[in-house]
Amino acid sequence: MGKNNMVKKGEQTEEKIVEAARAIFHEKGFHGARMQEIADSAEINKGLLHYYFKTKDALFEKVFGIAFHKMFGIMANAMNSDLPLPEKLEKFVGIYMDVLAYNSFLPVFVLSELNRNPDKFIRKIFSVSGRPNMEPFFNQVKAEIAAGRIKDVDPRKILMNTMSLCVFPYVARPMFQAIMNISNPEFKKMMQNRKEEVIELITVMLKP
Amino acid sequence: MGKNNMVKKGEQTEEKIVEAARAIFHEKGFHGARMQEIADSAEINKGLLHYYFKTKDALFEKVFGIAFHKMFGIMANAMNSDLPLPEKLEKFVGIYMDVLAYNSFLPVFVLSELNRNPDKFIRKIFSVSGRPNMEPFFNQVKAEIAAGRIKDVDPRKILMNTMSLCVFPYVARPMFQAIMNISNPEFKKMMQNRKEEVIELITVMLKP
DNA sequence: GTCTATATCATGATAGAC
DNA sequence: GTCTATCATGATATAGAC
Repeated sequence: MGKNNMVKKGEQTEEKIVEAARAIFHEKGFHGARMQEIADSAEINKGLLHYYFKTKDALFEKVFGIAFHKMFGIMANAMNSDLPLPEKLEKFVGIYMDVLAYNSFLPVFVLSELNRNPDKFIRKIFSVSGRPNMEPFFNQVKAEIAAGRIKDVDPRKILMNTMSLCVFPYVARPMFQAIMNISNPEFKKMMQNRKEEVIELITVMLKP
Repeated sequence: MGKNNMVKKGEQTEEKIVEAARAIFHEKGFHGARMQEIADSAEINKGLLHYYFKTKDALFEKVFGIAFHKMFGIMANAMNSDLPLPEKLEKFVGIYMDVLAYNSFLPVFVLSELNRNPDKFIRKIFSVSGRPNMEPFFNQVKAEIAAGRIKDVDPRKILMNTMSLCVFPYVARPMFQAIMNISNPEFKKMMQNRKEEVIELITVMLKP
């Protein structure tokens, strides 16, 4: 009980730290984030913060790992199912748009950190268990093309276009809102219908 | 001549500084960049660097201003011409893809810094002279819709989709290369044909 | 304009009491 | 586990000689 309480307290504290760190790293990136700010936001002091995570790097790794999994675990999940192609793409777009709706900062964070250190990322993506393996998807597309059911398009470009249409509006959100004078609620409304619109676009793109 | 030489030397030095700063800020962002590194890269010392740009912020503003102009001046340029809609979109995509090909880091830089400080950006975009005004374009689209020449699509979404397809592959370049195992030359080759592919996609999207 | 040396300050990290 | 106090470093910025 004494021990149990302590463990529980410790877990709670660690959760608070990770959540505070997530928010701040996502918003400001690795170099922009301050350990002091994370400690304040988690309502503890720097000493304790370093007790849980010895270095800023360690804490960052924790946060980035979670974000990485959110971004690529999903992809693997949708892509490695054995749904027929149209349903698979629909599922992919659906899950992605849902995650993005609740994690606005996620893509900018992952993509800019990834840009800051591409080599590390490549190592990571090849070591992680849930690595998105695109071959099954690519083969499926080729089979559909061979059967004449879709247009002859490079499968890599299908993935590229689909992701662009899903993710970019979030990456460039402040830009779009500024140049087109869109309020926050209005933006959210635009994104609600987007799921269907993207699927329709992809469908048109693949029509033979 | 003494004076002329000095002025010229000064200009050369400033150019070297700005170019070095551009490369480093683009790659590492504001907080990731170090004044020491910029000085080294420009082959001068920190003292002289601060002689030309009193603060890191001032230097950053210079660099960001140029990037901003590259990214949005173009947009304004293409959008405020009085070409008919299909040609206008073609021009827009064409110019954009060319700029991106030679400025790979540009969009991640602008977008992530913009995300770091959206308010400042909004102020900037409303004050800068070359501000991209989208109204003429939007009106043009509405006219085309009214005339039944294109499908009834929200003009803001046309812009959003077009930009997504152009810019996102560069923003997510390391990701795409990693998950699809694409080499640098291969990526560049993929991007070469992309201009036409994007235009075709937009065309299909607008077909009544 | 250019350099060296230095001031100043903020930040990540540690030590040690409770 | 949690806190306070402190260290050590590294980064921006300035002063002043040439």
